[in-house]
Amino acid sequence: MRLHPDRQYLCPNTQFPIMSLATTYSPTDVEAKWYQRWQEQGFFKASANPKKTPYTIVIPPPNVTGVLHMGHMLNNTIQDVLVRRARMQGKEACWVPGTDHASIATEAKVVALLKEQGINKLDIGREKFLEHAFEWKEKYGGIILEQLKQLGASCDWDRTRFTMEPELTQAVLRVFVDLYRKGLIYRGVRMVNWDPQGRTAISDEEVIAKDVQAKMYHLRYEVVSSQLSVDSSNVGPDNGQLTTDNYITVATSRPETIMADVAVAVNPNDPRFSHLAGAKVRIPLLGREIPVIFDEYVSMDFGTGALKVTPAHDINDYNLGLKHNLPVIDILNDDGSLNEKAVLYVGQDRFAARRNIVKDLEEAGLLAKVEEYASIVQTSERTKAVIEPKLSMQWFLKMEHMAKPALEVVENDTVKLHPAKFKNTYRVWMENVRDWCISRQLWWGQQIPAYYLPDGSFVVALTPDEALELAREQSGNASLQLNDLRQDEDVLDTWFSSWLWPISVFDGFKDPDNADINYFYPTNDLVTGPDILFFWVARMIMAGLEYRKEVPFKNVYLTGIVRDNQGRKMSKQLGNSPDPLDLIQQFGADGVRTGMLFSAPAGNDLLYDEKLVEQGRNFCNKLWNAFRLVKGWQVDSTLPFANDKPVAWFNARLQAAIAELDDHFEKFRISDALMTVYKLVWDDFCAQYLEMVKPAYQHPIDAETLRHTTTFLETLLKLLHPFMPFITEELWHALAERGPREYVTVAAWPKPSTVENSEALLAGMDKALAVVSGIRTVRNQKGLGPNKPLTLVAKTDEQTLFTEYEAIIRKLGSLSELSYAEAGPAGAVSFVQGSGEFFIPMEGHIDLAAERARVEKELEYAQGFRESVMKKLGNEKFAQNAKPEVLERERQKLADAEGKITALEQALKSL
RNA sequence: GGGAGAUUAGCUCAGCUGGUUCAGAGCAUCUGCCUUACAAGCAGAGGGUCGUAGGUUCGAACCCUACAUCUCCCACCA
Repeated sequence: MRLHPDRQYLCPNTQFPIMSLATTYSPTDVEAKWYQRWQEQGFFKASANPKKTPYTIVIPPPNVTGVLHMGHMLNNTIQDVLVRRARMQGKEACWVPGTDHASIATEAKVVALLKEQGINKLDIGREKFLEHAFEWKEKYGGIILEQLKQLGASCDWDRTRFTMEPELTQAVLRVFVDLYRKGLIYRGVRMVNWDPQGRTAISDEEVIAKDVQAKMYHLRYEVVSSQLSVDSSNVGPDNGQLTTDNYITVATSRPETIMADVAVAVNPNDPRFSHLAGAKVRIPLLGREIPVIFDEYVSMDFGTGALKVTPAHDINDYNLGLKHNLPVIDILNDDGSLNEKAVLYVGQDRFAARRNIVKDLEEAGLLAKVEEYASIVQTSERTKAVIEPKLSMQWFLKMEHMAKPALEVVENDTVKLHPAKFKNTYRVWMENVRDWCISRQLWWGQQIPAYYLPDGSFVVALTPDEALELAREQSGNASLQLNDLRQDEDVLDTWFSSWLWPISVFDGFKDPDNADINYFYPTNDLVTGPDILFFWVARMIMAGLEYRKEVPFKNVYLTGIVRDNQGRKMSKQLGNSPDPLDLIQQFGADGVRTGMLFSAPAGNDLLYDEKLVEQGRNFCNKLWNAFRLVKGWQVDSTLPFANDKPVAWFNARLQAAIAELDDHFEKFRISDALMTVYKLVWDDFCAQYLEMVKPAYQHPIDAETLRHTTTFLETLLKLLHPFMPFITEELWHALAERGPREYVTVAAWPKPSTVENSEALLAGMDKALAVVSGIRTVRNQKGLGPNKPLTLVAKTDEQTLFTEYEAIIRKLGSLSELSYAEAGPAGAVSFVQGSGEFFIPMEGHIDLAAERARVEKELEYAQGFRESVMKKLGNEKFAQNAKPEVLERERQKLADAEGKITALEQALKSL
């Protein structure tokens, strides 16, 4: 802060005690204090209250592994703004917090931690591993929620849930059993996405395609037998090389999989290969013989036209294999290394094997060519490992049945997406969704409630006892014991628990008719990122419709990604992500919250810049100083009410702004809502209103003005509260005349009231302020100080109007005199506002030529403007086609322009 | 490869049904200022061929057509 050396910043005068407050707002103590009190008061607690309208948000449960990052800051600030406003609107506002067990992410973390201690997951076994995992969760799992409190998040902490707690696990199991019995869950061998690092299957949605520069290897397979002998006349000259020396060349990007080859496929219409009917070829290096098959699936114009068929390691090859009844040879272990079936390179990792086989092929002369080739690889969203298509036994949920209604409710706006453009994305996904692979070969998660009988068949049941009963029934063997049953080793996908979140947090599965679920469900708004639109949002809609026959929420607000100011994603590697807690420390939670919201339209990425939170902090400071001013005023109750006009005007502005604010909220334009209050506070209240009513230094104010001003400030605090809860609560109480008062946290949200003559007031003040602005411009141009008393002579046909605002113009313009005249005095600088002309006598020394040039320029512009309007009005077709009100407006514009031109011409004459 | 969206001031974005305040806001920039609430501030100013080229219309940032560029989503050609 820059301080003036001669100025007293702390005023010892006890007559104005508040002035001893620092000129800047200091958030740290204030925030801790109020958060604690809010909790003591139980403001965030919500319960089914039939007298109130419920308003519910369930938090997107952060991973237990997570620590607060900028994305959470944005996301949770928005939720808190919505919840706090709803609470003030008198709704029963319920924000349910919690965490997600994040199956694969957490397991990976715990595995890594154990590894550091020299412990292998497989050595200690499932039970012991889970002990470690829970220990870890107890230690770190709650950190992120504690951090949210510092942001001011007004969650009902008593309702904190965890997706893997016993109750929620029960919900998951119930749903699994139910869907299984409905025939929607099935078990089967399918080609799935296998993550060799996590050693588990993952769903299609957890796979990320990455562009890579890959290589295409052309391998030579020796033709060992053919019904037709190789006849060179059958082979075109160009294509000769494909089978030269009795070889067929096959293109592949994965040479290490040749040991799993079961055929080479060519297109039956391809003349280059027609002689190979019934032929066999030898796998390079390995020497195993495989047939040549013909299928139109093979493109003649891609690669060499010949395709190696490897059913175990490629979905297309798998389908081809099914069609041609080919065997499946899986040469990969779960961790991506080669197994004995590969015969060669056994034990090597797939990528090492690739390097080695390429070398060996080359040495053997079986590598015809290597091409650079732009391709994509599928990677695991969580571990980043390259995915292997793998044939394995997994559990699946049929999606078609659920996708249909879930699409419909978004199409017909029962669930509204904000911004609406995501509707398209959503539709495409819903129309193309495939069955959901829900089993994971992990331990951290809900174990699948399927129990295998000794004969290999299985039953699905909520509890082991129930399973035993079913098993006895199913097998007809009444002597079966629990020991004879073996529960499925796999756990369920994390999202198989999160999709139940809006229901399960209210115990809607355990007790589907309980008071909470009936009251709080469906929830109102969901705030989350578009990256989990399918993972989570779509599936919650499905679960909601399936289990409550009702959508889980009415609005989905999709935030953007927080990036750095160069547009890069924030990441640990780049080190471009600020620590949110440091930011809160430095700028205050309110400053950070508003900073985040300043630039965050729904669905757009937010380019984070520290300038934003600085702006937020500065806004807090502005508000703080407005408070200091008002609080410092002394009242003289003998003084008459001197500010009728400013009070009436600001009230009109305020009511208009409240209506505008509500409109922005309706449309989920949160940053626009913030900007509306920001400008209302900074521009209208501080820059204009307070300057109008502010008494001269150490002069008292009249009681009426103070009363109105205090009320205004209180209303502003209410409007600001959802955005900046801490400072508003602090000032709200500091503003209280005597004793404790109710909290602004639970104050009633202002309703816009209609103000009589509102439009006239607003328009009149605009004109007055334009004149003030004109005066200040002259001051600036002429290098006059802001307080040097000036004289203003006004020549206007709206004298009555200006008389009403005269006191304001005098005060804000620092005028010693304001008079009206028919003509301007000589030796004055003038400016034109509307059709009025305003003169400021300059005591002689003004530059006439410069003045003349300035006015002439303005005149020229006005004349040009008049020309264009006249031209438009003179156009017959315009006159015929334009709507009457448009015509009327054009005429008005013309009249205004003419008034201005006259005024300017007068001004020129008087110079 | 398929689809969706975007392109407006230095930056981030508004701009509804073509005509009001149609070219706006915040930030940044420039100039002046210690003026007794606030220099984390005050006052004022400058800044844009609305991606390009055509078209429709009396009239286009807005509608149509091409092109360019960017972003996102989806995708089983080895």
